[in-house]
Amino acid sequence: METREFGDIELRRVREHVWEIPQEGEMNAPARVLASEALLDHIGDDKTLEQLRNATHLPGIANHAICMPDGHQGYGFPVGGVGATDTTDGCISPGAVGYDINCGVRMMTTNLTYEDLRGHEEELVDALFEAVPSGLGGGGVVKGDAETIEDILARGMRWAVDAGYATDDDLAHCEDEGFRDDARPEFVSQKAKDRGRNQIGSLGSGNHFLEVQRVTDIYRDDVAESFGLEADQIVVLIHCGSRGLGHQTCTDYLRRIEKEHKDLLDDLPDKELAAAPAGSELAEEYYGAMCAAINFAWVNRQLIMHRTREVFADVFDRDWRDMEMRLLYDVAHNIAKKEVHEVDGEERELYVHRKGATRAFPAGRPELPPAYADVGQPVIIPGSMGAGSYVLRGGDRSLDLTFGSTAHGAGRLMSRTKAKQEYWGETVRDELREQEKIYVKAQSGATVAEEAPGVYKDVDEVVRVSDELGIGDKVARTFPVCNIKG
DNA sequence: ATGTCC
Repeated sequence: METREFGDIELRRVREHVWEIPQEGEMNAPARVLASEALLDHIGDDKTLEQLRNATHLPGIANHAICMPDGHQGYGFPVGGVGATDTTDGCISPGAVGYDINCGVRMMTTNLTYEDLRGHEEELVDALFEAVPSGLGGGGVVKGDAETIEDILARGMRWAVDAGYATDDDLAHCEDEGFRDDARPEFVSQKAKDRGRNQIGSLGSGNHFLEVQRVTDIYRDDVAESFGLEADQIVVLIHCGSRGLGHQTCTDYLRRIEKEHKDLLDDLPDKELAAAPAGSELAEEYYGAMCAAINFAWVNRQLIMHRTREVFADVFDRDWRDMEMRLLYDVAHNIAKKEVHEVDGEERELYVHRKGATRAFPAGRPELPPAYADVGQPVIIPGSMGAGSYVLRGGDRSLDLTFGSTAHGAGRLMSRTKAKQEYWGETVRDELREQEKIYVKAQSGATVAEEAPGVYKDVDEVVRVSDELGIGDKVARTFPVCNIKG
């Protein structure tokens, strides 16, 4: 049997791109890593595998704890991790959702071509930077009073439709239709709401960005046609999350777990993996609060998309509807959701934790909107600002292998600290413009250095593994044109 | 990721 050693962890090769940490000791399940040999070299460098093994200690974990091809070390649970736990005798773990609840990405298509845009790059990047609030701290597209924030938390994108920021068509092209009915705003703290109020419609910082891109490659013609994608087309990618509101919500519940469920916490190998027992009051309250934060993040991305439509209308002097600026899909990267999956031949309801992982349901799952019911859902995988991104569709093997999930990005290669030693923001920006015709505008040069293309793994390799495993199939590739960030 | 410390 082929094996690879990483410290005290031995990975056994199951088949191409599938590696297993066998169940032993206090583990409640085996763990699996989905990666090529090349990607394993990166994964082995940090605490990713230790955190993945720790995740198998969660009560009620089904099948395996799974690490996606882009996985890397996170808080308690790997970024790129999927863990499904029983909703009756299992648990729910804020650490396995992540601090940035419903960090996610959406793609908007247009009928513009790269030719239409050439010569307008500078004007467009400046106008987008001006119109879309970004960076750390407050300032959003709308200023929310106490009532508004409650409404957004309870109703998600339905609020945005009523307020004139979204169309019914936008709703129909969003995971969960942009709305979690299980949201319970009363379980989101006042402090979290106060932080969120000034950030409704704001990009934030770090790896969050808005990017205008052009489609460069089509891999599956029929699926691309269903998605409305073609070569040379201009599309817009928006990547952001729930800002201070989600972060505060995660913090609040981690603290409460320490106080109210110390016994379960003491049984886990890492305090950061904190979980509340299924059925407990705290599990119900966290789930309700997390769903509310999820709704907030969807509104956040919707308002940024609304502003983007206005900017395009201004720059190209055309109505955004004439430019057919339609939401392709909005996918969540950091969530837990009650879903029914087959485990050992039995249908069970599970909390599927996807932390830095994307839902990738194939054709036929009842959750899919009518537009994608026969083709599988769009999966959007952003690469770095110098590499571009991919559109995939949920693969037929995803339900068997990953509870219907795939990767969410390229995955970092080095820390932010190391990145700032290696790169200088202005140099990165100038080189991208001169060598690649990519126009970058950011609040902070440090952020550009931290997000330099060289700090990311090869997104092509991540997507190749997803495609070859059959969990997410390649549909199209894009390349950056304009990028704004915090 | 994040008013990068209550």
